[in-house]
Amino acid sequence: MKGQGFYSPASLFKALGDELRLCATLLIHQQGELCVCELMEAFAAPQSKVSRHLAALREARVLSTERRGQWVYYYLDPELPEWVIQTLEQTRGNNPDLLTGPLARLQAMADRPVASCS
Amino acid sequence: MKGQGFYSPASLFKALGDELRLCATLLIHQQGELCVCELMEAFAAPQSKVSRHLAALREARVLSTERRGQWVYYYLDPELPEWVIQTLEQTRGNNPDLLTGPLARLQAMADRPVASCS
DNA sequence: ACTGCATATTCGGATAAGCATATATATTGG
DNA sequence: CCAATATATATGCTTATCCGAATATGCAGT
Repeated sequence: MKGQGFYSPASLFKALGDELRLCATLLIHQQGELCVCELMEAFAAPQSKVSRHLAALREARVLSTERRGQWVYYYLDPELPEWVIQTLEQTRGNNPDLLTGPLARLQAMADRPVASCS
Repeated sequence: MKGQGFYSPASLFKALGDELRLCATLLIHQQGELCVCELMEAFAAPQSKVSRHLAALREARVLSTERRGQWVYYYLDPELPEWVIQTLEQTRGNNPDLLTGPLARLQAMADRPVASCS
């Protein structure tokens, strides 16, 4: 449908122009990678909502996915331009409150999928 | 109506998530200030379209305005957080092509209003 | 068959464009 | 100075398109 998916700065900002999408991106960047069920928990949001917003971020080439076992992990697209990553880091650094709630819920989550050993 | 007008990062990104709004913001930042008719020329866009997008940027507290004589000048909101300005500068620095067309049309504009009041 | 995730559908609300009009200021003629 | 007009910008209205939420369903991996 929309299959163009090229990196225009405006479309990148548009993809980040939603609180759930922005915070999910920041949290994923901070954590390295997260699967959908972890993000559901972190944002206390229903699965379809999380999944749809993640799909939008993947369409915008902000995130990539990788399936491992029964989980699909989301992480920053490795092709993401450096200036975008710096923008994300500045956004997070200057708005630490954005992640406090989600991070707390994520860490309080029981039965987190395997990725975090030790 | 929408009168909240608070600086949430997501709403800032949303305001910049449109090519005309983003480029107008970058051009205004580069030039210091511009009036609506200069932006119409730079972006080859009808007046009502430009005016509405500028209103959206003002609502999002990205821009401020000042009327001087018959012209209304738009410039970056002085309260804009520093990290947002840095983001704008990185965006412009890493995407110089965004402004080449608009800048050329702006400079080719005849009868540009004089920015000096007095 | 069950779990984790994606997506189709429906629908209501937001957003955008275009046109016409309203408002504010400047200018010109009487 | 006042009226008439022109210029610069804002805004109401209509219509079209997009977007988000919710629910339900499909599908891959175990």
